[in-house]
Amino acid sequence: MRNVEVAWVFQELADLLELKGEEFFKIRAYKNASRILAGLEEPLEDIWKSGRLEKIPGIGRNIAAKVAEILSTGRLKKHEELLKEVPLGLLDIMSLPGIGPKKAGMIYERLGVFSLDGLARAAKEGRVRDLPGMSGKSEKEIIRYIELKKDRGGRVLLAMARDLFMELSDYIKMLPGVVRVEVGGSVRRWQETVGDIDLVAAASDPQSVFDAVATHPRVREVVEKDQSRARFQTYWGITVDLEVVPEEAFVPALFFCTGSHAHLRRLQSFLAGKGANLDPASIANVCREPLGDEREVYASIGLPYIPPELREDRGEVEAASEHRLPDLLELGDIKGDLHIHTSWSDGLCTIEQVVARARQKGYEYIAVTDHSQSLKIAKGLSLNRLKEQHHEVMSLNKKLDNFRVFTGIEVDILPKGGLDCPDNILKEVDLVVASVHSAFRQDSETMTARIISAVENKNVDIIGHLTGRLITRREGYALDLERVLEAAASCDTILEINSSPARLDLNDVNARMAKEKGLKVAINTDAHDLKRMDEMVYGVAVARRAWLETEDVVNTLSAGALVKYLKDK
DNA sequence: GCCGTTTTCGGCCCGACTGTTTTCAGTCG
Repeated sequence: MRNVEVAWVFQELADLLELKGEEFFKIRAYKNASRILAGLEEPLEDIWKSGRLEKIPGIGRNIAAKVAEILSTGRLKKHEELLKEVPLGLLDIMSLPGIGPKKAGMIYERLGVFSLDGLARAAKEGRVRDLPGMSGKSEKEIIRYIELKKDRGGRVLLAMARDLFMELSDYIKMLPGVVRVEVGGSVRRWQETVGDIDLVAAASDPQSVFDAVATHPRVREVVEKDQSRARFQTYWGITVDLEVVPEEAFVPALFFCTGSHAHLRRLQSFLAGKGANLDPASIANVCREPLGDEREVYASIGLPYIPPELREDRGEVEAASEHRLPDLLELGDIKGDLHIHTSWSDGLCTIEQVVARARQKGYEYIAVTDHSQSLKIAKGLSLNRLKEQHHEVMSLNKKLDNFRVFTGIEVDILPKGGLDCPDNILKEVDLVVASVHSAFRQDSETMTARIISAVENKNVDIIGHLTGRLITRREGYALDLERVLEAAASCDTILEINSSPARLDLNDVNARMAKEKGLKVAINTDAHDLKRMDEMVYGVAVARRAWLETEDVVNTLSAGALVKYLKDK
């Protein structure tokens, strides 16, 4: 069992207990454990077998025993008992904005409703408004959010899909007769959410590959299967489509499978203009070399290679034909991470641990940006603690060769527009990230003015996760993005591409708009543990999808150049 | 639930906002 799967059990356990009205601290302990387990890099199986579970901070005797139970039996008795008591659908209801455990419980008790469909029906029939604390307005909101959720229809975060695809493709690569495996579709194009995973493999005997995949521990069942394709349902709720082709057909298959449909249509009409066709047979003809790559496909169309991230029909075909495709940023261009949390606030690791990991990654610098004083729940730093932390950073810097830790802060942009830290202190901080963490439901005018006031503050270097969205969970706040971008452009304020897979904020479209307005971005992880420092790759993918080049991204600068840039801007 | 001891139980948890009320419970980060 994977660590993350064990973590899911504890998250669900916590949610179920919340519905039951269990004690706050117990629930928090389970939620904490879930987060800690998901962030562990060493397989839990190894930790368990060597008797070190209880040595993990936050994992005590009880939770360690439960982890052991899950690892040895594949299930947890307490979890299964709760599932018999509390309908699982109530967790979906609880995931709607404005509905927590109390309201979900009341909906179940008073209306007998325990699914989103049932709740939507009840809301439409006007049966929700009579409940305490509810009104016609709440009914409308409920209906709206449920429809929104339906539109998203089972899509999952890219990071989860990538995790699964990598495990499966590593497995398939090892199978006898398999020459090559790649992922196509939206995963290869690094779209922020994924409907299903499309894999292409080159092998001589498709059926034996399908049979082997069917026995993989993540695979629940074979949904359908023919000569060269099979569809699998996984325990993670993601469907996997696997196409197995002969070696010589691999590259064309990957090309068509990668899409997008819109990109392929655009290529088709480009070719039609030249009296040619984009059909698989003619593409196959140009790819005789079995281990060739897609460059040959594009060359045969008369175009330079177009990276998968650009294949969205956003002008890439025209740009390619005019030889003005961007020289896309790459992960290796990133020289540091400018938004990281440590155990000083709500992160899990010390500054030293973060620095060690950053150095392993080949970074030249990081900024330690813990939360500011108002964000109590995240242990936001009082002004004194902030000062203490900055002393620690400065003395650490004296010991470090060829690496720089910037003092920093992620300062809250307060509801009325001020910052949660006095200017005279911000002025002394190397790097200031300003972000919104409260009062999300302000109207667009208020929120826009609020953020612009931070943009205009001379001490603010970067605006963190500008729109505040949480993919598949929460829409961004009401905001006049155009105005914010213009204000940022005139103040030289940097905008963040937050790499956290649930944020990706700015997104590709907004980041491209920022570039067009002459803005610089910083690609940061906002990591709260070492593992999440690896998420930089997702931010870089957003930047690539936004056509960004190294010069657009400030954390591609060397430490010295970055300091100069921040000073001069 | 975990933690840290003063080793056997008390502390951990916070404030703003929202919507529906009219004084506050529930939600959220």
